[in-house]
Amino acid sequence: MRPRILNRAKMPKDTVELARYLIGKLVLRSLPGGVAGGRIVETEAYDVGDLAGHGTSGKTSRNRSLFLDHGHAYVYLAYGTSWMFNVSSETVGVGTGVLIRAIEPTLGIPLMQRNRGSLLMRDLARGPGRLCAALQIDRQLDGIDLCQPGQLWLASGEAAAGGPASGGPASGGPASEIGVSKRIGITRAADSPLRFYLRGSRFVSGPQALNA
DNA sequence: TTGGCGATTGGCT
DNA sequence: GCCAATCGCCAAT
Repeated sequence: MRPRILNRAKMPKDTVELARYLIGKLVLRSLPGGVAGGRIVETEAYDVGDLAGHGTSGKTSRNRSLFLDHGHAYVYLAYGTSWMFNVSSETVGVGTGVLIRAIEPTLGIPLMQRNRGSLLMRDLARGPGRLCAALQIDRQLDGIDLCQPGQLWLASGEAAAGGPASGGPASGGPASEIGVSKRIGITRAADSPLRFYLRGSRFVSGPQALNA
């Protein structure tokens, strides 16, 4: 099955629903050297009223993309070193989104290896900053429509020829194989169960205790 | 205008 | 496991 771009009308607006929905979907990036990307294996929801959410205290020049209709990219720099890629959620004017924390690389692997300066499959896109480095996601892509063909978009279906990629026991598993935990690396609202991951995937980030 | 701090990562102990 | 790197937001001066 060829990758099929996600339809905004069929994509959940609700932040938590979207975070679950995106597990197993594809992130695809068009680069001069070809198309790279893979299957989303880990997300975090930053919901309405969320004390850890960037949009919760109002729209600013940094976070304005979070206030776009669901399915747009919000990209920002964390710690001065790592880019973070989010999918906006809810309707226009609501500053919420879903952080994409890890993908299982399936397409354009040599490209991603070059971008990361590493050959290790497991480390190519495990963690939000690594993911962005692998796919060359930075401020240039902030605000773009992810439901439209272009430089970066979301899709469903198998990413590469040859069937399901090897991601561990749960690779290609059903929705019931989505695990839930608290979010990683935040101090406010630190205990809310808003992180979702593909159970059993070796491409998921975070400590083992959160990936049971 | 300044200073504290963050949705991280990689290198070193 | 600890910590520096490195940048820009944002609240306080």
